[in-house]
Amino acid sequence: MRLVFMGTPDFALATLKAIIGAGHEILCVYSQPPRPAGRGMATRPSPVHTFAEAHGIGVRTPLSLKAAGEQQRFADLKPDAAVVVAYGLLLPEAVLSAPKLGCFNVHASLLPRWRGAAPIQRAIMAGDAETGVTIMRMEAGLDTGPMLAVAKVPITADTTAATLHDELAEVGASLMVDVLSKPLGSGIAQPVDGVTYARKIAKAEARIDFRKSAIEVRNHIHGLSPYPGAWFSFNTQRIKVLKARVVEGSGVPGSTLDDQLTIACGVGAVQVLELQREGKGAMAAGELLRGLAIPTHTELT
RNA sequence: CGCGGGAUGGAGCAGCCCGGUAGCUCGUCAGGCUCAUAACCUGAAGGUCGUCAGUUCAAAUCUGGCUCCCGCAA
Repeated sequence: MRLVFMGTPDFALATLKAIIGAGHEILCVYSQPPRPAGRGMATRPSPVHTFAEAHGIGVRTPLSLKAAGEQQRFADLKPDAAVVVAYGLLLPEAVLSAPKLGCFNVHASLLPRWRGAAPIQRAIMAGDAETGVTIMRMEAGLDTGPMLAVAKVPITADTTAATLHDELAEVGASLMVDVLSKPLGSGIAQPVDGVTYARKIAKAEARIDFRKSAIEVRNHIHGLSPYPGAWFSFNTQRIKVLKARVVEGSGVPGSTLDDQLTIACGVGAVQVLELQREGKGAMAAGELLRGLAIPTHTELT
């Protein structure tokens, strides 16, 4: 098919690669414009932008699709369909209705649960036992379109946002290829019950609150790992926790129960398995403790 | 020119401000003890202190350039 692809971050890249691999013709790629980001604040193109350019695909990075001219340029591509994955711009009605067969979206949750910006993190942070990806036909509303396909993925005690992100990106990519290989139906309407919204992750919520239960603390840590990273402070430095497990134990929330970074929570305790401190790379907790002792009864906040 | 931290035997850290024999906790290897062990004891190997230049009698340490890694902020 003749497709337009719209996406921005790494998560979208898997789907772009998959539809190219499936032999579809990519007429044009839309992505968020390069912005100052990262260390040094240099402007840099998005992962999708970089990839598309390297593969000789035309890239457009409009700030908005509201202008009639921009909408006309889109329509002039005369695509059969548009594939949209984490693009970051709302598509106006004129864009949604331009492709002959419609616009199709990969969303990283089991809709209607976790509509919105951060479904992967929110599913883990909420302690969901499973999540997945949904392919939907796009409408004007926020992730409200009828569903064409769903794939479920379990969330375990070892699942972090990083592992789930990669897994869902792959599952979503192959599911989209699968959907495009068959006649495109109108889809099944989303249930009216069970709607939740995955609001963006705010930095202020990254700090660990050890007064919560051990399971909640672990979910919080895993949901934010590795970015932006749940953290506590020790000796005025910020230590990010990338991985932890729930263990037996109790004590004053936030205090260490041994010298192996077992930390008491409101209910139970967690042991830090993997961490990262300022200016250093990620490492196993045991490695850091060889060089930097954190004794029993240390108060961590 | 957004702000800042870091690079030291295989791993994690100290030493740097106040230049002068490179240290700690582990790991590895050998031997010992033990019914046995990730335990304990003894010993050993292993480092151009990221890189290039400068200052100096002397540089891990002071000065400047470069490479790579990371935190904040976006």
